[in-house]
Amino acid sequence: MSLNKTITIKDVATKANVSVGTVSRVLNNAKNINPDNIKRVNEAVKDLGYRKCSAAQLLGSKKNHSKIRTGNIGFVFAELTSVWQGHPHLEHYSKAVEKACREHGCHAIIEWADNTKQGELPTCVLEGKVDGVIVMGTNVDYSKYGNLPLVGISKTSAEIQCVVPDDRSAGRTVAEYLWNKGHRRISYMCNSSSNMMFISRFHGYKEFLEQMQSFDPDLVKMYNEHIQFDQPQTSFPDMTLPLKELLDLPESKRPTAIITANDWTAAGLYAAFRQQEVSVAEQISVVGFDNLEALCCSLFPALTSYAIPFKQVAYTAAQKLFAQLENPPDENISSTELIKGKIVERESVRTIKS
Amino acid sequence: MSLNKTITIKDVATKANVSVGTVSRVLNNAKNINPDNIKRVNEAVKDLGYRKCSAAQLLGSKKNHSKIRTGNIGFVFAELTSVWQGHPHLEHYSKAVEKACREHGCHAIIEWADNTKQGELPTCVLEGKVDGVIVMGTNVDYSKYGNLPLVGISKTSAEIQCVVPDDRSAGRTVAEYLWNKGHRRISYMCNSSSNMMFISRFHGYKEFLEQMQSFDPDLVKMYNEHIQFDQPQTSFPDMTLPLKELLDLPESKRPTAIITANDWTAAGLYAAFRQQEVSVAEQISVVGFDNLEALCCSLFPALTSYAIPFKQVAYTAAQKLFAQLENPPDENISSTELIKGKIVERESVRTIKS
DNA sequence: CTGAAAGCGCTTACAG
DNA sequence: CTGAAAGCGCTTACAG
Repeated sequence: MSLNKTITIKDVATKANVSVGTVSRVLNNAKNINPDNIKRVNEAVKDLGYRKCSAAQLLGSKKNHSKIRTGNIGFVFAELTSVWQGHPHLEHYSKAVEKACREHGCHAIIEWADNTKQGELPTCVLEGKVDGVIVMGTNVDYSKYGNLPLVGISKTSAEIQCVVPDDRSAGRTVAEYLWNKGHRRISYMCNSSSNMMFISRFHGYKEFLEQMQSFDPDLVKMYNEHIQFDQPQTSFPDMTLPLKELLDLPESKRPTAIITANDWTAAGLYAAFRQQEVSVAEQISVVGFDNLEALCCSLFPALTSYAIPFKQVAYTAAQKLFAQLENPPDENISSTELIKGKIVERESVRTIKS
Repeated sequence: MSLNKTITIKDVATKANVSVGTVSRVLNNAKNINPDNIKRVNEAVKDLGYRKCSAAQLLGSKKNHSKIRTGNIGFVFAELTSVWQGHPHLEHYSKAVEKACREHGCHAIIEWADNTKQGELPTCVLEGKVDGVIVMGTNVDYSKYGNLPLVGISKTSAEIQCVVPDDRSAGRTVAEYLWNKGHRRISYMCNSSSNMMFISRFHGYKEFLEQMQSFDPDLVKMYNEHIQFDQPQTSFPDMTLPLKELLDLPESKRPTAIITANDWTAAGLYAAFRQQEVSVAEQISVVGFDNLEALCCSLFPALTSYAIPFKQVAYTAAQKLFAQLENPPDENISSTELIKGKIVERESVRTIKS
């Protein structure tokens, strides 16, 4: 008999012999309702198998300032195509966003750069599928997004809310860590001098060593390898040359520790070490960044690395986005939040006794 | 100036100097519209930064019985909460679905069981966010979904389209593989006799051995450990007892190879072996199912395993769902497609020369 | 080809 | 404590 007709709040009201207003109030747990009505409404809901239509609910509550329309937020990898999907730190990002969404009764739409035309907005935005976005990318033009609620997680900007890893502090922390282990000649190596994160880490490192009056430009090896962002790296960078330059330094200047801009570079360095028959930790200590578990542990000796707080960054970003969506506009001032991580100690650093 | 007021279709209409109806028609690419109006509407949309409210759109189109076109498909883990997120084979599923979506210019909404009330539909369905769903779960009641386009990927049903791994063939293939390596007494071990996949694998195994007139019930060790689906397993099953029963068999009946219902069980078996000082491969060969790369390779000797074709299953399922959405209804007959995987050889199987 | 208008299912002042 | 009613932003017959 069921004509498959949708059961609405009206049907419930009729059956419970109250007005739709009352049903709505019961459904939303309002205060001060006749217990008798509550009971009858709940019974009617059950009998009828009523389920609310959230589209209508959203619409109805539009009168207040909530900007939630779709109940979806977008997580966009603005510069990376989906060939990167599955890379550990990126997974951390998207999982943290999905978690926050679950907690807010929303859904996440993950979008890679695959279908985005040069200079265009991601399609989930163009198609109006999301109420706001979290954008990852170091070169994003945020202004493009107009007044869409937005949080950036890798490029900072004074215009919008950002949550980014504190790379400068990370660089500083690692340098200080090595210093405290007795190292005095600490090198920094980097294979992409145009990478903002790598630069920030370098600045933190430099800052600390300058403070200790131990910064030595000869120990900095930054060169610029062209990194393809539309293709994940499949091989470690070749660090033979920069390593050789360091080893060719006079004994008294040669570093006792090397900080690499990330774990991948460290892995490349390990290979160069093997070639030069230098043993890690014993002869030269190494610390990386990212703390890619599988990579760090597969190296021998296992690589000590600074864990960039990917999850926290994305989770915090999502919280801020929801705040933008749920709070009155004037409560949302643009701001940049820097999130610190921590060093995960493994076996690649030796303590130097003085 | 802008009081941050939401820009609606009405604003666009005013600016473009047409009615809201016309704006709506332009936005939905209706036929027969004055090109001039199209142009003005599009300009107004752009100038105003208008974005449609999909909640309102859904509500508005409620009147007809046509299918809602959100451009999203749902991938629902009907019985698993998000604590399972990140497990390798599940990731394969969702990634393959996302890939198919990208190819169709759509988006995927992944939903875990966290927010689903007992017996209810997933919220992405309740909220009308998706045009169809792919459902994973061995106990799903598909009828609940009404006439929503649907593909099942773990429980088969005559009513709907399904794409599932061919577990029976997998069991058969592994038994045959061992047979061809010279094994004649092949055991099957399983720690959850209520798991449909495990049963199917068993049936395939049994079928082959019966055909070879070598099926021996004493070599089958199936017991039923209660498996919590709301919590991923954190420890391997304890296989000490069933192994002991096998080892206590008279020499002439003792198996030379054991098939375990999955890789986790194999890992538990390895532990039991160590305790009993039996060496894998050398004394007893082992083959698992799932081919969990990290697990198989971390065992010693590395575990040979049947790779369940997770990716293909999910990808094929997504294709079928899109076919349902894009083709006339009568072209979509319910059917079940079984997908075969293959054995990935490592070091846990010895060849027996006769 | 287009406008005016009804209606989708809810929420929420407002007036008792 | 509750009902009547306006309104959320769209879609879609309907009548030109």
